Amino acid sequence: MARTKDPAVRTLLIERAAHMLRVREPITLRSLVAGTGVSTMAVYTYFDGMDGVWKALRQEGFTRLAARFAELTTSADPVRDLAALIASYLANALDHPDLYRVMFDAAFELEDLKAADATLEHLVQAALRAREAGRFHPDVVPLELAIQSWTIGHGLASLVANGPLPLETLDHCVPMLTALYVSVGDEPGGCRRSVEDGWKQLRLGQPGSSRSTPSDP
Amino acid sequence: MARTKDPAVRTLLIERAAHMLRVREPITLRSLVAGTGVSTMAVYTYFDGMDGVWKALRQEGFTRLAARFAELTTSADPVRDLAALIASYLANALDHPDLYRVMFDAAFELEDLKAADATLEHLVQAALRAREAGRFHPDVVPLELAIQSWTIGHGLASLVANGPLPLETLDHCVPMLTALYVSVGDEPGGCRRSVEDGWKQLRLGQPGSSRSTPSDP
DNA sequence: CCCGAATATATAGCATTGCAATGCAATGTA
DNA sequence: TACATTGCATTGCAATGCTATATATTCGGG
Repeated sequence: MARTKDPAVRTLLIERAAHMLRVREPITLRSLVAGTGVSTMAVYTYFDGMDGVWKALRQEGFTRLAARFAELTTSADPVRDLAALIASYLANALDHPDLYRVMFDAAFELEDLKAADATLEHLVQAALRAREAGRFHPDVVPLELAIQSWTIGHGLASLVANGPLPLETLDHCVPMLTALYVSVGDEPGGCRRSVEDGWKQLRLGQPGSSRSTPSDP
Repeated sequence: MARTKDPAVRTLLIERAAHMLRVREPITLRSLVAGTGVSTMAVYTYFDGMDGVWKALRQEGFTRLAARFAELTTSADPVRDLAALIASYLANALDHPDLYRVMFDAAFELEDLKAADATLEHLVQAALRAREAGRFHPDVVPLELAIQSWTIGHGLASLVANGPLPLETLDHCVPMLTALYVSVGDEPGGCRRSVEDGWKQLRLGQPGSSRSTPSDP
């Protein structure tokens, strides 16, 4: 028995914030709502303050990453798929470096943990398939291998996207992943081919879907 | 022919800022100088604004890391030393998580690049010694191996110190480094022993030297 | 059909932030 | 000793995030 919130306002503001992040405009309470017609109070109704906006932006970042993962097709070569996932991870981070920074530069809360777990799950499943395909030792723990793959991807993404290392450093991904997967049982020659094959999925420069989810209303 | 700057003021402010970072007090222009007797203008004379304070804090972070590296003794086992360097890197990041975040959450400038290169050089030298000791293939590029080691260390540090992964994840460092060094020629059994040996250098909980350098006056 | 309550929204204002401007004080040099 | 140069304290300003209050709007029940 009252006025209802318009979800379009929320998505509008998130998309605008993501855009401002992309063009490197400072995101302030007033600059965010400027031109949208909505008042500053909308930020409090829909996000409970600017902190909520940043939290929503973090979610948006994980959402876009998930969308990128979803575009990948699983092949008969699970090691290739694993490398392709990391390649996608890096491509996403480098296409949206500012958004990537927002995703990791604040203390993780429960909501972010869930989002991170969801993306990690993709890696876990790929590792599991690789183990069941006989590429890895039977006693390999998929979660551990997923975490290690993530560590390599995130380390590279962080040092290249907003850090000191140049773009070419990304190529180090191939030998590192190969070394990792060989160490858990994969045959060196075939592993190298698989990783290089998956690495070809690295496609920079396509911003990716700009869609945002209303999510937690 | 004028009044001279007192370097003690600069050091005092940096140490105070590092302390506030440590106890998680918000660092503002006024809160930084509060209680020190100096006025807000001192921040402009010594740091040219708050941005300069953050830049100095980043330098302080690299300085402390360098101090930690300097405490390490090089042994007859260069692979062990390499692992020990990464262990020190992680210990430093986890003992000063907020400072570590400051070091990497801003766009790198030339000054930071130099500091980062200086710490990377430690890894390069260790990799070089390992190659010359015959542990790695003769055509291994020390810089590349150093970068890859750094990537693993930074990835873990970032995901554990201010990220979603729990502290136990640090143990993944041993298999990852072992896999990396085996992939460039080291013998698996001995490599594992060397890495585990160097990993024992991981000593968390000791804040490390609180000294700060006047540095670039 | 309409009225009331609940909720969104608009406006104004507040404390705090980083920073610039100005005037004063201190100090090294001639 | 006189002066020029620089550090330093004070004041003030624009911008920030947020809150308080008043207004407008919409949904539910009679």
